[in-house]
Amino acid sequence: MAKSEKTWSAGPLRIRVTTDVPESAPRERLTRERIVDVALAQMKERGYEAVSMRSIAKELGTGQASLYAHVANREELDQLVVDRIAALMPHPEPDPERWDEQVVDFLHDALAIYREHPGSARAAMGMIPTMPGALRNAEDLMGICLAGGVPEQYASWACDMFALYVGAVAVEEDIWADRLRTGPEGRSYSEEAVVAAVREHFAALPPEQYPILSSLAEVMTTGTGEERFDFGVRLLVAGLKAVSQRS
Amino acid sequence: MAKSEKTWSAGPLRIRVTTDVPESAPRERLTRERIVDVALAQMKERGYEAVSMRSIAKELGTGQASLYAHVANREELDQLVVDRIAALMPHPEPDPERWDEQVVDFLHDALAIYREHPGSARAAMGMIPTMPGALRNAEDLMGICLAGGVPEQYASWACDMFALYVGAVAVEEDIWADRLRTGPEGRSYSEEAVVAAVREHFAALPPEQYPILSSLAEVMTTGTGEERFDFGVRLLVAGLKAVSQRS
DNA sequence: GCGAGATGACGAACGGTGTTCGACTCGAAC
DNA sequence: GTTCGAGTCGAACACCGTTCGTCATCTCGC
Repeated sequence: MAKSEKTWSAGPLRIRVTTDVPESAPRERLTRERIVDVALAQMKERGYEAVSMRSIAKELGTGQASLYAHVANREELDQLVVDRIAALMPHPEPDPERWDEQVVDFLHDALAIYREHPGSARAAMGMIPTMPGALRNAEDLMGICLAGGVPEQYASWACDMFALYVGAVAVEEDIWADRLRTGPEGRSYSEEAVVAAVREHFAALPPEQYPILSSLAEVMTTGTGEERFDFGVRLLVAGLKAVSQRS
Repeated sequence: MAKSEKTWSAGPLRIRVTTDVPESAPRERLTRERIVDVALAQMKERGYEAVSMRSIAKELGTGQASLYAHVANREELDQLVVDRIAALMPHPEPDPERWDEQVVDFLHDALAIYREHPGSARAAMGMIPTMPGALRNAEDLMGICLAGGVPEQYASWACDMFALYVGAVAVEEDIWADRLRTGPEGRSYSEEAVVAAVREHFAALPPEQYPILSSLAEVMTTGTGEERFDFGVRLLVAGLKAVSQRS
């Protein structure tokens, strides 16, 4: 049995009573780490929108206010979440011979990690990398580009752009996933169903007003997310090569 | 003087009384257009986050519930806002000789319009173009690329990517603008102050862990938003040329 | 001219959000 | 032993999007 103290005051009086209490909850101490753990788990399970200070506190068996002893606010929590998953990135050794393929792989890895942790992308939006995890990745990506002979200025701007692109793709996929999750009336749509619907919508447009969109409906809705992303990444790398050589 | 009718029922009785009322409020009828007008104005003035169904209703001198007679929900309102500003885009005649410059100009115009209407970019996030305004722009951009000889499949994916990039840049600038607006303790920071702070932060990193970031702090924080965006756009177009010719 | 029905307007409320306040508990140091 | 500060937490505040039921007004058929 453990002891529990209760104190209360009535006017100038202070009364204290000690009672015995069943040794129930070892009551693991709240820490930043545990809070971030729960936030990540909930994002993965129910989507970014479903995560709130309340839901986190509830799962930890505590009150919302307790969280604020460890985390300044929601924004800082988001930063911590992002930094946590940023730390999952690999750290390839720059190889000047195949720097372009290394960049492609790096970006694919980044998207894969975003995908493994749904919701994290939205937390990362508009965030300047200042925490260790994100900084490490920026350093690595810059290293690859510089090793490949990309001029410093171009490498700087391009890395910025790469991060923006991967983030934007991840956010879009995430918003989409949330919408599918909360499909109208229970039974959530499948991804293919949505793509098919968009294709039909394009195909059904009046050809006199939208000759291209209506006739290219098929082409425009072709490709999995993976294929489209790969195209984008290779386009970026090809572009960086082109503008680098030109100078 | 106008007439005002008041009806009420007491049990089975229905009583109606007509009174004269001062012709005060012409009480302009609520319409989608007026709602969108106010939403846009408020976004411009106080940022995306400050706009709510409540704030719109208040400015229109009505209750929140009234808005829902004209707009299904917040998401539809956002769509209408986006469609409104999408209609502001010019419609250039495709010129095969200088299709690349046309794409560059088109994207610059798009960002300029996002900038003129702060907040609109965030409303556009994750939105599949289905309304007239956005469709028109997709059609135009596709037309320019196809006229330039870009293969259909590449043009489709690239246009998608262009829109994503412009949107992402606009959203980032917007989040930033909101943060500056709500600067810590009244006096809002200037943009230069933030850039300088980031530069110092990078420069102050431990060189043994972050040799590149710490030494390139200056280069990485160089360039106005406009210069960086222009670099990105030209990189994209160069990339599209490269992958197109390769096939 | 009058009654009935449709439609728009709207106050109040519901369940959610992030955040703050003040009271409380409790372990460790003096 | 007592004090003190850090951690805990219930309750509340000010928001948010949305819905309900009621009321006002306008239009149409008679």
